[in-house]
Amino acid sequence: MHPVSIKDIARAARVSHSTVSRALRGSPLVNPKTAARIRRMAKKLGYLPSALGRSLKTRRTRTLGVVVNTIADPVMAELVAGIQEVANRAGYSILLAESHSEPEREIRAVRALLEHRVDGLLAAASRVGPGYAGLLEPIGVPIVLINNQHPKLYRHVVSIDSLPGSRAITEHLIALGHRRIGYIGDRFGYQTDVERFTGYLEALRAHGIEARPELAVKGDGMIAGGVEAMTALLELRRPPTAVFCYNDLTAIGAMRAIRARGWRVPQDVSVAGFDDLFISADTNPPLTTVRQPKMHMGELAAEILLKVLAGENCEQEVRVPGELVIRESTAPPRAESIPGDE
Amino acid sequence: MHPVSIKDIARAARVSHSTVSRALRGSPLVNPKTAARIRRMAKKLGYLPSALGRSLKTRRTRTLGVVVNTIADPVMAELVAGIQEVANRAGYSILLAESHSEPEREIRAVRALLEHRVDGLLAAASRVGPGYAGLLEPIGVPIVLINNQHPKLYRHVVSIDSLPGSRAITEHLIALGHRRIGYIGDRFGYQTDVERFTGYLEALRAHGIEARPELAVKGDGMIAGGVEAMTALLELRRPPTAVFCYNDLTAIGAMRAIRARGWRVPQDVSVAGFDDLFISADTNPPLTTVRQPKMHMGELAAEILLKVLAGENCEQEVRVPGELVIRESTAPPRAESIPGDE
DNA sequence: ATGAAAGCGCTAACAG
DNA sequence: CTGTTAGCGCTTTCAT
Repeated sequence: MHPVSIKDIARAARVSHSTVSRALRGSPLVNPKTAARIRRMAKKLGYLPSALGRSLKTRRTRTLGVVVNTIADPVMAELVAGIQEVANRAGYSILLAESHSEPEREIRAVRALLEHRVDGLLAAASRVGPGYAGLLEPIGVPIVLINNQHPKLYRHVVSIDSLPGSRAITEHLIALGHRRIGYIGDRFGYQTDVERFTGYLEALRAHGIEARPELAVKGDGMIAGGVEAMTALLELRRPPTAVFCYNDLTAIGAMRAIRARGWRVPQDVSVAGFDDLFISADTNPPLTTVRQPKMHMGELAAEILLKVLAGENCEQEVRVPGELVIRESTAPPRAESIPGDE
Repeated sequence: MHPVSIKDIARAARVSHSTVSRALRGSPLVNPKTAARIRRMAKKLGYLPSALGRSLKTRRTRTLGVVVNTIADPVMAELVAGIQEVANRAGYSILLAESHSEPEREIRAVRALLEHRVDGLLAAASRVGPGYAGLLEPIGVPIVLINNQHPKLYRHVVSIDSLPGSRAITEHLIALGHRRIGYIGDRFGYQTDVERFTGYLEALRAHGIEARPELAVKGDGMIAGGVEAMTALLELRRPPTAVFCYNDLTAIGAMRAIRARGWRVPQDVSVAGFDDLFISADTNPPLTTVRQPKMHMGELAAEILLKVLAGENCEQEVRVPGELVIRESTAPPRAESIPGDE
């Protein structure tokens, strides 16, 4: 009932287990005929090498740990798809863990991954910051962060350069004639949120528009949070004529809230997002957003990690650009909403 | 530079490594004072137990293998989120593998998981069918399948009961007055596709509507395939006035194709899907579909697997019901398109 | 309450 | 070309 080991094969093939080990790994040191016999025996017995035994000896598991917020977030899913792609090609398997945006759960997850002796770690949208150091140091496991909160603390980081995109999309709203522009952020204080908010502020300032604190509210990066935050904005005495949202999910929630109020997008309120999900061209209306090359970023991060594992020196920090995608959720404000700025 | 082991702790605490092992696992056999000293030492040295060493001895890795088509598919992502949830609570980690709908890639993936000696396997939308048996038998690893192609071949299966939902949604279209109803399936021959097509056919027959072969075409379960298949349907001399799609992604593609042709949904063509993605209420127009409780199915499957691992006997086959969700992508056909049936 | 020793499956150094 | 031996980190039996 136990899986067959090289010893079982050795017994059946009447050789020593080291010969079996050599034969199965294609060592030239073993007689072709015995090697063939051993391989035949292995197949017949349904042998599958144990990664445990091997890893214990070689001190490498050919396993990568991946920590995401939640895999149900389509951004994370695409990131992971990219990671899988390059990891698999290189013969690595993926241990997946979720943090649910809770630092202490993230630490637990990382601890579990380290106990499994992953060769390296990828962490997306991590909130742990310096907390990793103490864990990772003693084991010496390399980590590549994706869109991390504390890019400066780690050697290898892949992140979207949110600033230009956020500025561009806010300027797009300004160019359409909007002056009361809201921002719906994320309540977890991710680096990406900070950057996007900064881009928004910079664009306003560059065009001499005063940033009104009451127009900057927080969601949770998901649809529900977008609904909630937008609902609050709509209850303002003078709601914004346009909102830029931390991400597309938030924007989708915002559009729901606007419709629930009986208003239309973009006629009554323009909505812009960030990410460009696989679905963002098919929302109602199609969403103006900034494209983040999610799958590519996953691939990039995995490639960097593999290089580090191979002992190569490599890029310390890669920033990928976003791309403004203008669709139909943004339009000029209604005439009557333009004049009054107070 | 190597991670610290119980031997290192033993040396530092001046006891034997077996005492360390006992102390760290909370054995009552060890003097409380030494135990405390050992634990202090372990923490100070940054000790993290090696799952490799432990698993080699205990023959359990506390690891579950999960095989999905692709994690970028939102249905799979939700399934995995559900699996993670219950697996984590029970102290299990997840090894994730993708098959990309290629049986031989799926086999490779499963082999890798087995080499890592996962305690159990979950496979969603598998195309391998009997192929697993030969691999799994010798190792004796239990497997729970989700929406599998060959439910009869395996002991533990969780699947959506597509038949009633498909019949109901087709009847909904018929009740609206449609007679020329198309079906856009999936080209991989999944069990779910077969069932949904069957439900469609049954509903037609129950209402005395002839099933026209030219109205049943195949996509690929993704948006691109839906676009392609719908485009073909629209080029028919007499296109369908409604289509039922294998899944929501396909339906979204179909709606794109219809709009690209300059037609409107649902006025010119009604579109129905299956799954109810997190996004399906926000498409343009909101999609009529059958809700599949994806996260719940993942949880269910993981719970069954854990029970099997605990040696409990349990459900052999769980079918969960879908739920018809009527939104705005379906409406009566235009008057002029009703009369002629040929 | 503690230590010594064996063994899980594998690789590799060493000896023939 | 092949076998013997040791050891990776851990748990566990058996002595003490």
